[in-house]
Amino acid sequence: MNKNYVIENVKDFHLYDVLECGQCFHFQRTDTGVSPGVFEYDIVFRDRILHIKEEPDSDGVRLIFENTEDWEYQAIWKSYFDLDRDYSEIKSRIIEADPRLEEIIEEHNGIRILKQDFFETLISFIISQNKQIPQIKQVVNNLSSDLGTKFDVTMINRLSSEFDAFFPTADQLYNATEEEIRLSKCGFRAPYIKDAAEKVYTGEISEKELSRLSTFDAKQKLMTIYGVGEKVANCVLLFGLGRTDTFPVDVWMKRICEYMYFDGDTSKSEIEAFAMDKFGDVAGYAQQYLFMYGQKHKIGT
DNA sequence: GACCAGGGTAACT
DNA sequence: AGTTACCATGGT
Repeated sequence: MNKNYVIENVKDFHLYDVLECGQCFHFQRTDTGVSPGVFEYDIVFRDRILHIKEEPDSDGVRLIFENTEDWEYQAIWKSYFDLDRDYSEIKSRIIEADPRLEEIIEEHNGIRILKQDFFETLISFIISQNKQIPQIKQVVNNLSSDLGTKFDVTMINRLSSEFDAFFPTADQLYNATEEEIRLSKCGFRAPYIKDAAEKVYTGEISEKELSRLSTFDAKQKLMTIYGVGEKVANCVLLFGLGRTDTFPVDVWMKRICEYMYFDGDTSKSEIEAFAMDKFGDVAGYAQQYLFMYGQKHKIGT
């Protein structure tokens, strides 16, 4: 018990960048912020809660996976945090495509594209439409607390009363009424959530089948869900299925790409096609560095 | 109150 | 094929 799994001198990794860049929503920061370079988070993934701590190290950061056995890190968290991938190579390829990205990457050089749970990613990004990140987190928490399986709250640092449950399974969401779903304050997205839960519950949409399809075909399949369009499908492909040859274009990406690459108003589809051609299979990574940069500096607002 | 938010749909040209 | 009103909800 209380065995920690520790990795020293991790490069190209910063918990703040990884978690606060708008790719995932079911976590809470628990450190006080008073110790320089120290960050702590509780993260909920499938049926597990991870307490993770980051400290400065001599060359990179030290990651402490609290109460985690070796097998659990190897089987679960290594792929979740994309820790097997060489991000220095990814960064080089992005900078090769556009040297101006070097400074942008440097501002949030600890970003990792997480490999999240497929169903949670699908529902979370359906919720994300026309909402700000703090509100998305709120609705995800509400949905979990109302309809998901509760976890033992003595296991966590209880900062928020809503942070007390795993994300609902497709089964749990399918068996909920629209009124129960609306309690989460998801608003007009409730029928979208119902349709997504039904299609996953019945197997009409399955992670296994999507994994076999090309990125283009998988996107078309995802868009058969009521309430899933280009942007949400791209986010599910990128953050839930590991397809890095995608370039989700939201209002922020539209603004920053118009600022960097176009003269005036440009459609999202044109921006997406341009970026796919420019960045290829590292487009998803490039998108995330650009997104965080655009938000931080409020480009185009 | 008007306007906007990690958009999508339906109903228009 | 390309626009536009509307969709709940919360924040500025």
